[in-house]
Amino acid sequence: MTPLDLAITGSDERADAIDSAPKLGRKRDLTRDPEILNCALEVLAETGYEGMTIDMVAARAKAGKATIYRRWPSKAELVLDAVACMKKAGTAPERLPDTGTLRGDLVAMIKPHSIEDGERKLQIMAGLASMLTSSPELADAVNAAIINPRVAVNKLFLRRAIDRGEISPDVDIDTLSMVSGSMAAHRTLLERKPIDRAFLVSLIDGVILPAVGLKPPTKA
Amino acid sequence: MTPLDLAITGSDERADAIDSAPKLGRKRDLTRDPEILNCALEVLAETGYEGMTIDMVAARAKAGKATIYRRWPSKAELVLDAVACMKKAGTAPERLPDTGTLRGDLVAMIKPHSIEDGERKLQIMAGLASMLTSSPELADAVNAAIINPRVAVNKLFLRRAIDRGEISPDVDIDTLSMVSGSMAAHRTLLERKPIDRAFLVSLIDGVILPAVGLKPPTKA
DNA sequence: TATATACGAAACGGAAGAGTTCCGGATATT
DNA sequence: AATATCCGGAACTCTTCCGTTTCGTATATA
Repeated sequence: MTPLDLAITGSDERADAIDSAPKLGRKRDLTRDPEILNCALEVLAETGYEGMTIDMVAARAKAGKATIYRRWPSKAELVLDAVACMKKAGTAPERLPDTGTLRGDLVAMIKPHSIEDGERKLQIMAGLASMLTSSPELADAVNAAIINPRVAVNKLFLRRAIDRGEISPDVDIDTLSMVSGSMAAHRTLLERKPIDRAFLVSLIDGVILPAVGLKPPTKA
Repeated sequence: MTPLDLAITGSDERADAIDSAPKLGRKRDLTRDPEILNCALEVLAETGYEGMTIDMVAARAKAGKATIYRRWPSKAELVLDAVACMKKAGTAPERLPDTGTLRGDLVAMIKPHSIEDGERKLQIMAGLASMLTSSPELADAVNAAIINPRVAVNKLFLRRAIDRGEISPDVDIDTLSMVSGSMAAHRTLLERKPIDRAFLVSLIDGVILPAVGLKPPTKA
């Protein structure tokens, strides 16, 4: 039984009692919450869950350890909240391309910012990997924040390509939409090679497009 | 600087001095080495690198902690040796199928033993994931013992298919040969779903074969 | 102004684990 | 027989880290 298992039973409630009398005294600086969570994600990406210490997070956020424990009851919940909050932060700001072709859409997703953000998330995933088996809650949070958004984009592109008649409706959308994410994870975590444009294009032209029966644009 | 970084400098030398006078006294029981290493792999798969303790390994192997430290100078080297020895143990016993068709070869690789063994190795990989970034030696060992053998098999099947004219020589062998392994890792570590026959067949018929321009055998 | 809470910083207590040492006993050489 | 190394087991030291508490200070209400 991992500490995470115990910690997550309280669903959405925060550490302190909200409904009691929170009238007197200095008010909690709510702007520190996202700062602390972001520092937690940084440390997580650099050292992994086990290597991460609350002192590291506090030092990076220039916060006292007591400030952190006043807001999250344990390291496990801090990490879970940090991962969960990644989701909200990442959903809004990107409008998806709609170029009229599947390849156009896929290639248009290759942006420096997108790559950078993706590698960061993969590092976080690696740091949490050993916990995922024993903590389904954390695994679900990782899925919701990191995996599903990417898969959903690919799935949308494939569905649109079917709708416009560009590809056959028989293609295995569910499997194909996970190819690029899986291969990117493999490349970062095991091969330790960068996710550069050439790699992503070779995925598109060497796997995805051939698999749906499209020719890459003039091989030679 | 992780403990692993320091530990691996001595290349192949074992802990004790071999060239001094190892004449007198009771001889070391060399048959315990593989037993201990195998227990280390089991604990590793169950708890991950950080969660694994030398006492767990010793208890499972019914060995004293001193016996382990007499043979490996640190936890880090024990784990590295355990992963490295997986390679030798796994290479010999499988003769590869040669059915005459790419799909035949790929499907023939789906055997209960192979699946079971694969999931065990994926669990070990998950337990080591957070270390791979900071320890290239360990990452290389994981690649040599777990990843490369599988990739090599797929690459061989694809090359044979090209040689017999079954598929075009233009297909991206290097990328395609890593698809199944990456997707299996993703499925085990993140989706936490079993690697069953249906999943592997959907990989073959939904991704690999279409990507090389072959039709799966009668969709409906 | 008096009170109560938040803040950063640092000290503290307790638990867990890496690595060492010692024990009684077994097995080898000389 | 004497010596030296192995064995499993357990006690031991030392470090690290979680989580708590304390302290001086800042900021809120009454």
